[in-house]
Amino acid sequence: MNTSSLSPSSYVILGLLATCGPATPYELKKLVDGSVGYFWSFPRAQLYVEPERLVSLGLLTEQREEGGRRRRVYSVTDAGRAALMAWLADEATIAVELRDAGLLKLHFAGMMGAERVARLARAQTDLHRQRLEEYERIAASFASAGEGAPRDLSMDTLRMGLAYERLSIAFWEEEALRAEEAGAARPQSTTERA
Amino acid sequence: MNTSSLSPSSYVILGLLATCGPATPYELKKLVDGSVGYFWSFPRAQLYVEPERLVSLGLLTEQREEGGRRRRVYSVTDAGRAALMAWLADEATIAVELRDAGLLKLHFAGMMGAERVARLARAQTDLHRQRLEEYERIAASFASAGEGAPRDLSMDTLRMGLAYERLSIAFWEEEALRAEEAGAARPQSTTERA
DNA sequence: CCTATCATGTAATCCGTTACATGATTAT
DNA sequence: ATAATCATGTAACGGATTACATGATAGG
Repeated sequence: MNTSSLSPSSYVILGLLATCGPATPYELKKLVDGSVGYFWSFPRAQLYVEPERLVSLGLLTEQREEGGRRRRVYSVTDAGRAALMAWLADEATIAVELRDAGLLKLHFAGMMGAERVARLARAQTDLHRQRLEEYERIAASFASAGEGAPRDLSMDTLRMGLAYERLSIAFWEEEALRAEEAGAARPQSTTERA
Repeated sequence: MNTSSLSPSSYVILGLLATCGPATPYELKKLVDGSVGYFWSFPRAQLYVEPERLVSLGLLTEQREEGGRRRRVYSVTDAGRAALMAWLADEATIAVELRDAGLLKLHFAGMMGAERVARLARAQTDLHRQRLEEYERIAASFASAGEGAPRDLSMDTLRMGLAYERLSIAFWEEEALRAEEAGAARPQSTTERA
């Protein structure tokens, strides 16, 4: 069983099916959007293609409805559950990178005028504020929901999400300030270091 | 000019060539490793393939050395510089996601025993501690280096990196604690919710 | 009944990665 | 010379994204 070919997205599917029971791609999409989607999203099409692969690996089974829409319903097999558990149990270091295009722009932003940098920083601040609000809304809805499973860890990941967004807001706000200062001190031309 | 086909990695190449002058793929690799690589890495092969595409788009020019190794030296064209500036100036919201496989595991870790969760958390803590040390080393070397360009923003991105690693360490440490508590309170079997 | 929307799939493409393979310098 | 390492490329593959295209159901 070639389990080395499984990507994190594969495990999202395996995990959701294992915890929430059999589902169609469409239902999976709704599950993703309501949980992991906020920090591990992927396009809808993947939810139609990827399960096929998992079936061919023996990790899922596919059943088609008889009537009407004849849609595919996927369930995890024992092998699938095993693969999921193996992945979960494997604490080998996983490279994490702050892969943020905004930071990347900032890195090269020295080529631009300070005013531009400030704008970028403000836009990023807004973005993270929005995101924070979303997370807070979800957190609120979590608080009211009852506990499921042994210990519900989705609140934990959300806590990290909240903390990260707050950090980002603080960072970009300071960045905007710095840029404005720099701009005021030396109102540079638009072609500096062109 | 189809600039919509440029990925962030393309802009890394454009940006480095624009700020550091003409370079070969190998030199680019060293530049990446010494700067953006710490938060936007990609494999070496990309540095041989991607520039070709950028040449075909008219954003770079390629010159081959005459003697010996005949290696390719790339330089940005005016069009390339323009594309870079356009990207930098475009503050359209850029989706950022905390795409961290460790968090993903944590999200589904409820299926495992608390002991396993604690292990995961400890492994992640170590990982981020290492990362933090690296960043601190780089920061130290930055402090001694002289200022370049109008305002050197690479220190700014590094500040965010440092803050993010510290946050991650704090998060995973707490997570380890919680898991240990849960484990002590209810030393669960290995097959809970199997 | 017909239309809007909900739902479902497929095909083509592309970027990034891994693996393979070789050429040039340097040092001993 | 020759080994070791530095440097340079290419080919194949695969997951992810976009774009395309159609089927079913509910509501007016």
